[in-house]
Amino acid sequence: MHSRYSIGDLAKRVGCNHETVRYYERRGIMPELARTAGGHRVYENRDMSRLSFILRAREMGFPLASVQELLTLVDRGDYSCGEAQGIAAVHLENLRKKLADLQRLEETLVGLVNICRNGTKPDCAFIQELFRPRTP
Amino acid sequence: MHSRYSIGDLAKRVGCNHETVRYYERRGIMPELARTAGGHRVYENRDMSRLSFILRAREMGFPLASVQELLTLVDRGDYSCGEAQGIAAVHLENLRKKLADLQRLEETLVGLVNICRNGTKPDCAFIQELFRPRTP
DNA sequence: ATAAAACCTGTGGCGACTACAGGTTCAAGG
DNA sequence: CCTTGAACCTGTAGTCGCCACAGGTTTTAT
Repeated sequence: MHSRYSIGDLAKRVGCNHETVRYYERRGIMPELARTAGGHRVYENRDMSRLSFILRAREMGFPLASVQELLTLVDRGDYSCGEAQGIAAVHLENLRKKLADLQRLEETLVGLVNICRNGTKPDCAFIQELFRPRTP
Repeated sequence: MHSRYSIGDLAKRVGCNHETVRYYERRGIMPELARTAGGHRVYENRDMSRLSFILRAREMGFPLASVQELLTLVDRGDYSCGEAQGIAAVHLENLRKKLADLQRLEETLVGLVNICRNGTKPDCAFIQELFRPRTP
């Protein structure tokens, strides 16, 4: 069974840019691996799994630092659900904060834009609002 | 009435970092202005207004490029509500997209974390899930 | 054997700042 | 008037997660 890929093949298979793979290697999240005589990277199935994992975690919004933590658990082999869930819990909390921020922002913005519906008058009330000193 | 501030005073009054003010100047969003004989920046009230405007628009989540557009309208003097609202509408739409993305993400993540509640077993189902190939 | 595709390294860019380093100027107190 | 120390100046590099070159080498297919 074949399991040796060039960086281009790997990237195509998992659906990411090959520069991204190199970036992950520089960041130490993908391993430095075997090379051909000429210096080309040679990937195997386990590398593809790892890359998939990273990309999927990224899709979930985990920052690379957290992905790295998760992979450290995996690499260690012996971890508990609790450890992984702890990392996820932190991320979830941040996510919810961001979500709440955006929701408040959306409301505020809608309010601001609705101040002036008549689309012709100069000296727009919305602009005026932005000029009002902020209350910190 | 006095209206001449050093960059430090200005920053303190509007509540931002003085490096931020310099950054806005480099970006061309704050004007290059009068200097003392020794080269120190001298700000006036109108500069403070402008800076306030920028910061408030940033709080609303407008990217600097949009803030710049808004200020161009203001500088032009003669603009309609519609123009300003157009810029805001684009921003609002982006905001809502981001919001929807985050909401979907949150749901997915909650689902993923809840796969394994028992916090002790190794080979966490959540981790396993992340290893599953993504469906693009 | 040659040509083209894919690879290599290194660097710079994005957005919106922040944080130095190393030097100059200003303001207040004596 | 002089000194001290705070505040200012410029320029550069770092953050995050990539992407996009440039200029050179290796692999692959014909």
